[in-house]
Amino acid sequence: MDNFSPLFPYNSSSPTPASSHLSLNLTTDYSHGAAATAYSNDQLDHDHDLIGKNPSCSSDEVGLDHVSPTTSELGNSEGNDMNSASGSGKIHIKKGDKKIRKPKCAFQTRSQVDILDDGYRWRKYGQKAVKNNKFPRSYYRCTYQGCNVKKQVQRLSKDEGVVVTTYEGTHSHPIEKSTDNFEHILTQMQIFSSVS
DNA sequence: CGACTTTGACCAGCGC
DNA sequence: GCGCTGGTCAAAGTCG
Repeated sequence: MDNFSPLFPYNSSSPTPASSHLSLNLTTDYSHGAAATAYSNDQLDHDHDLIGKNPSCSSDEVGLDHVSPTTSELGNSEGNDMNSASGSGKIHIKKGDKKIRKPKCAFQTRSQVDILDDGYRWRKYGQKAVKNNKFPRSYYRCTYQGCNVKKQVQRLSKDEGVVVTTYEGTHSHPIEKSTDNFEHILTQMQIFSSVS
């Protein structure tokens, strides 16, 4: 297996946004030649400029803790995206509502494969061609019931060996399948986090 | 047969 | 206002 599992938000019980302990400056190599770099929300707004910037993951945007879904959305929040539609309409962010962004955390990994096995189960719900990139961006959602975590996976056209994985949201459940490699990565990333 | 992927369409935000 | 782009939906197809 030539996969690499970067860090991702997991909120078991701590009120602290999971990504808060991701404020790391990480560039390291792993057992399969994968290297990871974390990016902040601000940098995520400029995907084309991801490479080469000083990485740090943050939750400076309004986090899950502050998301205030409408009453109807509260009623069926399990397994559904907060912006998802019920019925025929497609609901995105409503007009007049302030744009609420979940904390995002992106990792640049050097890997042969696009799909990084981070131990969670993901369902692909979309794929889009991205401007200035010959590779499409894939959209995944955590399949665990009640977990709204999403991730985007995109390979850089500049460097085909680099995969940028963007995590959005916080896992509300434990990892489904852990791997020694992944735990090793986690340990390293936490070390980096404490140092930087 | 359930879980998952593919893919075209739809919608909102943003820049010009 | 219009067109471009990103993000999402959902039906159809695929796979184990």
